[in-house]
Formats: sequence, C-alpha cells, structure tokens
Amino acid sequence: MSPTIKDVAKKAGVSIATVSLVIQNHARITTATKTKVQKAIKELNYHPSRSAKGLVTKTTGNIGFILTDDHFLQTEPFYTKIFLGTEFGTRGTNYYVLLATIARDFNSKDELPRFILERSVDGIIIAGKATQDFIERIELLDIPIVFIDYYPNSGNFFTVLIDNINGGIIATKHLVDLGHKEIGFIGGDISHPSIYDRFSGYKQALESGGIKFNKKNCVIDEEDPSRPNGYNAAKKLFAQNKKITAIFACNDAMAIGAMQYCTDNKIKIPNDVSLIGFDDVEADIFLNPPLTTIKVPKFELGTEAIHLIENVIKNKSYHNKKKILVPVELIIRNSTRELK
Amino acid sequence: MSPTIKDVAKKAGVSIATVSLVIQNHARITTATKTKVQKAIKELNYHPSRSAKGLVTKTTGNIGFILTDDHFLQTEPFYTKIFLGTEFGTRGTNYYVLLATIARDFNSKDELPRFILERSVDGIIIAGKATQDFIERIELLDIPIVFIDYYPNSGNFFTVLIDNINGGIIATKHLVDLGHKEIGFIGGDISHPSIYDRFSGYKQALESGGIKFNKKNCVIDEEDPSRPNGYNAAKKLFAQNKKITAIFACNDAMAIGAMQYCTDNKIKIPNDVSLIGFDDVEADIFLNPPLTTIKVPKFELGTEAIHLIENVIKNKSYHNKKKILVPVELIIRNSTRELK
DNA sequence: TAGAGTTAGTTAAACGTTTAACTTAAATCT
DNA sequence: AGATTTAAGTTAAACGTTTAACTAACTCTA
Repeated sequence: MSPTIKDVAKKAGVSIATVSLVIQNHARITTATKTKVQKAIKELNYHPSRSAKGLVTKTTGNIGFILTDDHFLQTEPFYTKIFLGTEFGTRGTNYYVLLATIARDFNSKDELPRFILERSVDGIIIAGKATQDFIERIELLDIPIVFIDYYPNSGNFFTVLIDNINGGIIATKHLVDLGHKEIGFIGGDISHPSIYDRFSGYKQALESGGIKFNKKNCVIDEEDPSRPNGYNAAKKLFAQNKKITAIFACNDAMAIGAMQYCTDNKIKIPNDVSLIGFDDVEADIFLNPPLTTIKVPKFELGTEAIHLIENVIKNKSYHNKKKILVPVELIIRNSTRELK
Repeated sequence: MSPTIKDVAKKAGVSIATVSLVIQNHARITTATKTKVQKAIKELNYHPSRSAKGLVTKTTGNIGFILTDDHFLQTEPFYTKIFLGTEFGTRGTNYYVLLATIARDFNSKDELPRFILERSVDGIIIAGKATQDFIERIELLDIPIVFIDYYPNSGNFFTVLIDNINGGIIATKHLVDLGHKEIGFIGGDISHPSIYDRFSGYKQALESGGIKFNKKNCVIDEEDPSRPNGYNAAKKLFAQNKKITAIFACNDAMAIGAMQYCTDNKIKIPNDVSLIGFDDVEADIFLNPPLTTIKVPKFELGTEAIHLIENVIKNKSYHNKKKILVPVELIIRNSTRELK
C-alpha cells in the first residue's frame, strides 16, 4: 500500500497537520522541521492522495480542454499542438488536463462534456471557436474559463490570443518590401476574430506602404479556411484581378490550396506570384516550393493558457479580465521573392 | 453547493447506503426503491463525488495514455487519432484519460510521467514504441498496462494491434493482381513489429503470387519511416533495381517521400510505377495522384484499447494475456494501376 | 407454530487529507 | 517578575463516499 500522511508524520516525529503544512509550505513551520519532514517524504516516496485532498478542498486538480471535433479531422494538427502545450504547461503544477471534443455545431440538444457534468474539472480551456449556445451554457456554471485563439463578443473573457494583427502586418509588409503592389488576400470565416485581425493587419500594412486597399484583391467569403477553399479562393481572386503578383493567405491550409491552384494553372510560385501563409504547419517545408509564412507558437499558446487559468482559479476574485497576446514571427522560405 | 448522496437519500426517503447501492445497481435493491432513488438523483442533478469514491475504493478513475514525443512532431497525426479514439472510448465509462509524452530515447535518467509517480491512474495505455528502460520501470509498478501498435518482446502483454500481416498481404496482392512482378518494398525501423509484419505480409503475398522474393527489391535499412527516409529509400531502390514497376511503402509517410522522389526524377505515378502506402492519413487524398493505401482504423485502435484496459482493471486476476487484432482495408485511389 | 432461511434495507466505520481552533513554550514588554 | 504577545506545532472535526456487519420483516418447512 502507498504510504499516507500518517506514515510520514510518524517517521518525522510530528503530527499529520505539520506534514500537511509543510507540503503547502505554510509560514508557520520552521526550516528545521520542514527539512525533517521533507526527508521523511523523500524516504517513503510519499505522494499525497488527490482524492483525499479533493474531498476536503472541493477541488479536482483537473483542467478540461475543449475543442470542436472538426479540428481533429483537419490535416493540420494546429490545435493538437496547442493541446500538447497545455499538457507540457501542467508539468510544474499539480494539474492534469482532460480533453473533450464537442460538435462543431453544438446546440441545445447536445450534452456537455462528461467532465463538466460531473464537475470533474476546476477550470476549462476552450480552444478555437465554439458555438454561442455552448458558451452560454458553460458560463452558467460559474467555472473559470480561458479561451485560446478565440473570444466570444458577448463579454470580457480571459483569453490567450495570437498577435494576428501584427502577423497580418508583417506578412503584408514582407510582400510590400519585396516590391509587390497588387497583393491579394484570401480568407475564410472572416467572422472569426483571428481571421478578421489578420485581414486588418493586411489593410494596415497596405496603408503604411502607400498602397490603396482594393476590394478586388480580396476573397473573404469562403466558409472556412481549408485547403479546398484556398483552391477556390485563388481561382476567384485571379478572376477578379489578373494582375495579382502576391497573395497573403489567412492560413497555411488556404495557402496550400492556393498553391495547388497555381500549379494546376501553370502559375509559377514564386516566379509569377509570391505566396505567404500563416501558422507555420509542418507540411509547409515539404511543399514545392517551401512556404513562407508567419509562425504561430502553438505550443506556447497552450502553456500560456495553463498559466492563465491557474491564476484565474487561484484568484477567483480577480475580475479584471485580461488578454494575453502571443507574438508571431516571419519565416521566410521560398514561396516569396522580389518583384521584377 | 453540489448535492451529495445525503441529499438524495433524504429526498428519496432511504439511507445513503441504499443510494450507493442503487448507483452500483446492486442486486439487493428492489426495482421500486431503485426507481424512487433514480428519480431523486435526476431531480437533484446529483453526480457522485469522484474524490470521495476514490478515497474509499482507492481508485482514481483515470487512465494514462503514453506516447513518445516524436510522434507529435510528425506531420501525420497517426497517434493523435488513436488518442482521440481513447477519449471517445471513455464516453460510456467512468474513466478519464490523461495524456503524457515521454522522450523517444527515455532512459534511466528520465522521470516517469507525473501521473504515474503520483499514482493518479488506474491503468496505462502505451501507444507505439517505448524504450525497454521505460517499460521495465513501468512493469515494476504493478499497474495494468495495455499496448497499442507495439509490444515488447520481453513478455506476454495485453495489446491491441493492427493486422499488419494481412495488410501487407492485401497491399502486395493488389499489386500482384495488377500484373506487377518487380515489386519493391521500402521500410524503416524494421525492428518495430508493425513494420516487420508488413514486410512479412509482402513476402507471403509474393510467394502466393508465384513471385520469387528478391532482396534487391527491398530497402529496409532506413532509421524510421518518415517522409525524407521514404525519399532516400526510393532512390536506393531504383539504384538497386531499375526495373521496379511497383512499390509498397511500409507507411504513407514513406510513400509520400517516395512519390516526391519520383516526381523529382520524372518517374510518373502510376504510369511508370504504381505506389501503395499503409495507414491512410489525411494527406493522401491531397497528393497528386491520390495515394492507394491500406486503411488503418486509428480511432478504433483507441476505443479497443479502452475496452481492453477496462477489463484488465476489472479482473486483475485475468492473466491469460491477450491480443486484439484490428482489421485493415484496401483503399484504391489513383497511385496504382495495371501493368501494361 | 416455532425455528430457520431469505430478502431488503440500515448502521457505522473507514478512507487520507485540510484547517479552524486550540495549546504550549518562548520572547517581549512594563 | 509577572503579564502579554508571538511563534510553532497539535487536536479533532469535516469532506462524501463504500461496504462489512447487522437488523427486521417475510417466507418456508416440518
């Protein structure tokens, strides 16, 4: 049987309360007894029982991670990386993270994830878009929530966000710096704050570069930013403006689709048109040519979310909701080049 | 505050023991009181406290899922799918699954995953290869273990496996049926039972087809089955035998690498050579041409593992270790064709 | 009809922590 | 020196379940 706090107490010659206080490194304990107890803990290889602790503190030590199921059907393991980041982020803590997927179109008929119904989590992280219906039901529960790469416009939530505006700016600026003037933007799901912000960055950089924004250079009506939609968007874009010499795709999936379109239509990248994506997914370097993109530190988004929710759980009172912005980085590969 | 078993007992007019027995649907309870209690549970929206239960039963309700970290750096989300399958598999159960990654070269200096050290799991699932060092340390712990897509040759473990031999057979038979005679095999990490078995299937099907096995048609010395290694293996293969008309790659990643090699060297697929992979990853359908492959039901591997470990946990005594074989399926796309 | 057996439910202890309230001894103050 | 404060640790109750042992009410059986 595993040793309990009693065994430690006996071995160290103190009461179990003292052991408990040492574990929480409470100020009341002298360093002398502290070391004594710690020694006993080491020697017995003691680990406190989570159940017993949970019973009295009414905590579970778990954090729920929620994702819409469609993300796992995608080729690009974007949110998977983020999830992995959360797992890594818990290493210094006493938390475990529990994953659950919900339907992309979660609605009133759907059940909440089991760990929520059973109150098996102390807080939850929602990555990517979730339906309003879902968010509203979760909010009623009075459980700490942190969003990643999304925030509902219905309130002021804790969120960790990609610096999409700046990403949009540096991506576009890169093209401008290369001498391009007719710079297209292709995007999908423009109502998603991330896509919207990338588009904003695009417009800002254009303006800073003295280039007038032109609606004809934009295709933003695709339903979501997937490869096939990137293909379609590229087709539409060239139909709207034949003189395009550079394209900024709102993410790498669409960029890959656009690249496919170009290949199919004898448009050489980067000779005829430069192409830049956003996200930096693994597939990028296997493309022909390897894709220039904006690197999103996916892993970090996860670790930041853990730190944030930890704080939110600790200070329930801490109500000045706040957003954490994770910086992005330009990765120049071979799909962009100077305009001749 | 959440309702407790006491609230339910009071509402139903029974003792808390009765409520507990109803929850476990113990035979001692009449249907009358059972329904009475269940009604109270529903009305109060009662959910038993996992901590309290865990404290007395010495269980945690968690299952650990262990994966070497390199899998998450790969483009193909193979094990991610399996993990997701386990999550799905727990829906009918009372388990949660906790993910942890370990180093690919885990050795004596490395720490075991936290949930193991803290005894926060009732059983663990190990997906893919793990070092002998890791497995040995885990075994000492006397905790139920189930392997997925791997098994150490040091013993007789519970495992859920892909039917790799049959997969190798049907893949090769497909090529044989198309009239190919000079059929290459490219593989990496041949010491991995999955790769080894696919190779066995290849040889068996060759024999059944009346084709003599030829070492010159095989490249099996790549370190692991990745895209770049697929590229290299294809190069070696053609260097060994120019007359190859079909290739069976041990997985899709290598097939994709091989396809790249062919493209770079003006070898047309499927006109000049037919190519078949193994796994059926998302990327396959975006390839040019889309890849014929053997579909591995990744999701199912996960759900099967959950069912298996559930049983192992339940019947600790059940020691006739057993293997579950998950069937595979031939998916014909455009990378294979009849030999002219 | 008494006694034994069976059935359906109850009682109470136990699980391993945390923490408010308490104790004791030492330090500080007047 | 005696009273008061402070410091460091202890005591004991509480958290919400499970389950062995018990009880009371029936049902048989001879």
